[in-house]
Amino acid sequence: MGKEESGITVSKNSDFSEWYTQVVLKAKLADYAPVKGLIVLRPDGYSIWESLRSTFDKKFAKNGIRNGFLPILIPESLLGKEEKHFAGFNPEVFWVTHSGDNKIGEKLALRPTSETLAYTMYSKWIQSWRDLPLKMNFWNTALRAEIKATKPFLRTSEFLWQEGHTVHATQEEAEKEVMIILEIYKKTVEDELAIPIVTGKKSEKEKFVGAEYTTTMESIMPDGKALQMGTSHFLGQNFSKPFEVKFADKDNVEHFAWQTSWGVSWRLIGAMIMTHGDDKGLVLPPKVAPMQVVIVPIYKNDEGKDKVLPKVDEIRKNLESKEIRVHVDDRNELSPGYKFNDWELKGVPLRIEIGPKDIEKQSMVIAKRHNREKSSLSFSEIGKIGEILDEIQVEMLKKAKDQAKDNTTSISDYSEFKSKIEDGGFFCAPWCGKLECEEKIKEETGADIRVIPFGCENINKKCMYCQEQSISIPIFARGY
RNA sequence: GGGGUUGUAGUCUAGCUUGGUAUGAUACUAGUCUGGGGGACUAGUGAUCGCAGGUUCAAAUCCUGCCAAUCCCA
Repeated sequence: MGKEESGITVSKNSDFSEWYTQVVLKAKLADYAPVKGLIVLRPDGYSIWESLRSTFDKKFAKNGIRNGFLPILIPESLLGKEEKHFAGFNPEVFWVTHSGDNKIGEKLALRPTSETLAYTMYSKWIQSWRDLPLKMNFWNTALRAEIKATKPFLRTSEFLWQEGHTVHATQEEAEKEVMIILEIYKKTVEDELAIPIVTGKKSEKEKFVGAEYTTTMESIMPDGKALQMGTSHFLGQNFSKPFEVKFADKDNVEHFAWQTSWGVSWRLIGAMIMTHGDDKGLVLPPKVAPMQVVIVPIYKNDEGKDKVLPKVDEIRKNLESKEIRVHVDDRNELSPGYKFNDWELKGVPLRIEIGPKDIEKQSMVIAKRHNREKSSLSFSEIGKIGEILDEIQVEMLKKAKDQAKDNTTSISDYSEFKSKIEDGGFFCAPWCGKLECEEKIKEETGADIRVIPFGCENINKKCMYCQEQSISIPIFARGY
């Protein structure tokens, strides 16, 4: 493959969509499966997911949440038990109707989400207030048929995610749980993926079907479109009633329980690619990078090789002893220049170059991926590599925050909004709270209410659309 | 939901109008020289042309259906 084909051939600025697809495929994160809308994760892509998973698991565990496993098939009668919920999902449900050539009695759904199944089980497990709270999480996949637009990680018919389902004795406790989870989400996404997010509530129109309300975290992507990064729902008693999730309280009176559900998916990986990548390819935040440091040894002949390799090996061992994920690219058949480009395409945060000149000077060249700066570091300063990785992580978040800020505008004039939305971005605009205005705005501009940020409720201004008194200042944007 | 475009070795691509089993590059394999930003030379390997039918003596090419990718509008 020549330079033209092996690298990214379009710029992020001029053809974002094509750029994104090329990064996913060429950085070998994922590839298309033979069925429409399905992708296969390759080791580098899956490794990022594993890293997120392990971070979330630790935080969930600290909050008293334990993992379980749910099967993938849900009988139609169960899925349909909560009507609104069912109506919301039905169009995109895959149904299993046969075993071999035989038609099976009751259609089985490939889970679009597991509320109905989980709560059927919960109703068996919960009898007393002593069984509460019940807090479980499930790492699995969900299936929702995507007929038209599909995009790796962002819109696929099957996606990896976690779904958490908790049950509480009181409304207050359940609502508190919703917020605890949202905070865990926010912190993890900002700390690990270096993506800034806005948290708040969804509008009635955009909330999870079956929920009392939905809290969400949203991010703005470099192309100006919003991406929903995760949601945490307060379900009230909407499911506990049809599924009879009941408990006897201390006074021996039976109550319906209060519930929450929440999830993040591999969309987060898509968001990371879009937020940080550049024209050279992927840029990985050090915390989730499968490989944090790559060492490229440089030598001309066996004599040089004998000088360079022992030092490279020493550096590698030193870094490994500090739990830094390091790889030595000792492929003999490739030139250093090729390797530089190759690792940049794959987004490795830090590259170390060590050649004969470096051995003489007792130093090495280090190249940071996120800003493509090169500098030299003496061998004796090897201990600084860990700090440098931490700095990179911080700088990446800062840059993304600046970008998000630049893309966020306060606005109150509708005609101005209509013209500005064409270029994308987050727009904070007063809204009266009526569905009608929300729908008109969507119809006329393609933008919807992504999130009503916390702290933006009860603000007395004039609705951008109808001029009546506003009840909040939501963020409007076109979304993925 | 409506409309358009595309599909030929791992990758990109010529050939398609006017039917005769396929062009080139790159990658890959072996070797020699190389090596600090996508290296050179030599010799090789690799495609029944997305899939299934149809027309024809003959289909990558014409026709029909399907599958997949992608873009635009709602």
